[in-house]
Amino acid sequence: MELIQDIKIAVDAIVFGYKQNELHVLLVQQKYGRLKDSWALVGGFVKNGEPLQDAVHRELLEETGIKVNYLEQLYTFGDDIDRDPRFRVISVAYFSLVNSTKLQLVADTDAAAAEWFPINNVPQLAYDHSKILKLACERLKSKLKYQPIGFDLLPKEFIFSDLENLYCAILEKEIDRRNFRKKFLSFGLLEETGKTIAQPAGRPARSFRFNRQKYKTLIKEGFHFEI
Amino acid sequence: MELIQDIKIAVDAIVFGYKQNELHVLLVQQKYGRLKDSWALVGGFVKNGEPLQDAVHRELLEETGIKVNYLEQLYTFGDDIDRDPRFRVISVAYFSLVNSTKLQLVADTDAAAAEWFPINNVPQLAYDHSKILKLACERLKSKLKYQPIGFDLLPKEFIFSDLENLYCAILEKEIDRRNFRKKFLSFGLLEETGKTIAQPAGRPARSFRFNRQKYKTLIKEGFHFEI
DNA sequence: AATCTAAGCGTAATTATTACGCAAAGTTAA
DNA sequence: TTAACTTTGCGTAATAATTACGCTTAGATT
Repeated sequence: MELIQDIKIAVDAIVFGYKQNELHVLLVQQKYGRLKDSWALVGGFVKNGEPLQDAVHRELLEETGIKVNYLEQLYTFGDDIDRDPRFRVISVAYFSLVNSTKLQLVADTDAAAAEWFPINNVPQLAYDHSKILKLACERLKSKLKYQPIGFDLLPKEFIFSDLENLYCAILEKEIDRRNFRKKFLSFGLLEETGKTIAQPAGRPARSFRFNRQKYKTLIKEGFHFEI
Repeated sequence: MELIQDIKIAVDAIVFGYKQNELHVLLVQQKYGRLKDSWALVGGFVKNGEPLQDAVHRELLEETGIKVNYLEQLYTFGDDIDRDPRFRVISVAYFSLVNSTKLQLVADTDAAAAEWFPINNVPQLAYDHSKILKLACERLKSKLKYQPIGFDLLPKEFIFSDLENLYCAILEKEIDRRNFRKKFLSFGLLEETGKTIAQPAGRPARSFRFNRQKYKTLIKEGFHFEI
């Protein structure tokens, strides 16, 4: 290398949650800097001896106080030299899912105020975060079809109509209730809790649990989840 | 950030080719440094004002002289702090496909000697490059099923038995020749060149071209490729 | 001319998906 | 108390997709 490399490396997290029958994304409001008050993804610089994943978990904890169910690397944004107006920053974006009914957001921390936004009503975002969010939405949509990640957005015990609504909301299409149920049950990955949940109207619904252990076993045997 | 960030950023490229009915990967032999003589993926440090993609293309050109048909980001390796014995390096790995019958490797350059290795006969690799290669193989295998990327490994004009062998080799399973042909033709993405290719034995085979333009059009109409 | 080999086409059997009718189990209103 | 209403839960027929595999064709070889 002729010149000393002068590139900073950061991580950003797209956190998806599901409440009120809608997909939500977690954003934080910038408190300092040139982009003060504007909303952005959770994120920050990586420390010298810190693995990337640890950096994401640390930022999530510091800025929002949450622990995610599911975390995977999404994409590394490093082609646009000027994505950060201060200096060159390459960002490794992560994609995560939480059961938003369970968690409590921290009211207010040093760096930021965190808030859930319905995915169809997101404010303008700082940096290139809109682009990152868009990619994350596409990934969620395609991944939901071939991996059982929907459960990471729901409570441990759930009813079929909630699972179905989640799939409808994210895939943005109508699903036949009866075929959906039949297909899911045919995998043998759901177990009844024995409990029923009273509905506002109509027959009470049985609640189910996702058997993650069984899923892992099936995977080893060559099973392929596909909805 | 309390301390000045001191992390270097590099790119690595996994280059796949297909010859002698086998999947191959392109490797370079280290000429200097502690890992002299050992084989590694093509790669190097990113320059200050250089987009990541440009860095990959530059390294490929410098170290091997090739131009790839297909390039996409694979994964960013930054959890293992000591993956490079010298200092902390985060590597953004790219995944690429070339038609290896077309290209000429540069005989020898300043930095390295490049060579094709059959995927089932790869030498020990430097750094964590075996891990990277493994991930790339998995990605290739899954991607081949739902995107028409096999054509990037073949000459522009090809015959069905070559396409079929490529799928068999990468997916590591037997495919019924007749059903494979039927399915592919049903997409309407292949056009006959009008030429036939004499075989060592048996009936001569018709050659085909992949209609990339048509594929793009179909995609916009919601078409989903799946083999 | 008979034999061999791989390409190319077709068809039946099986499996998966989709559409949708209807009973069951509750609540609410008359 | 019962009729009306709503959503869950199960089943079945129609349609579509996949798989298995036989047979003809077009060349080279013996």
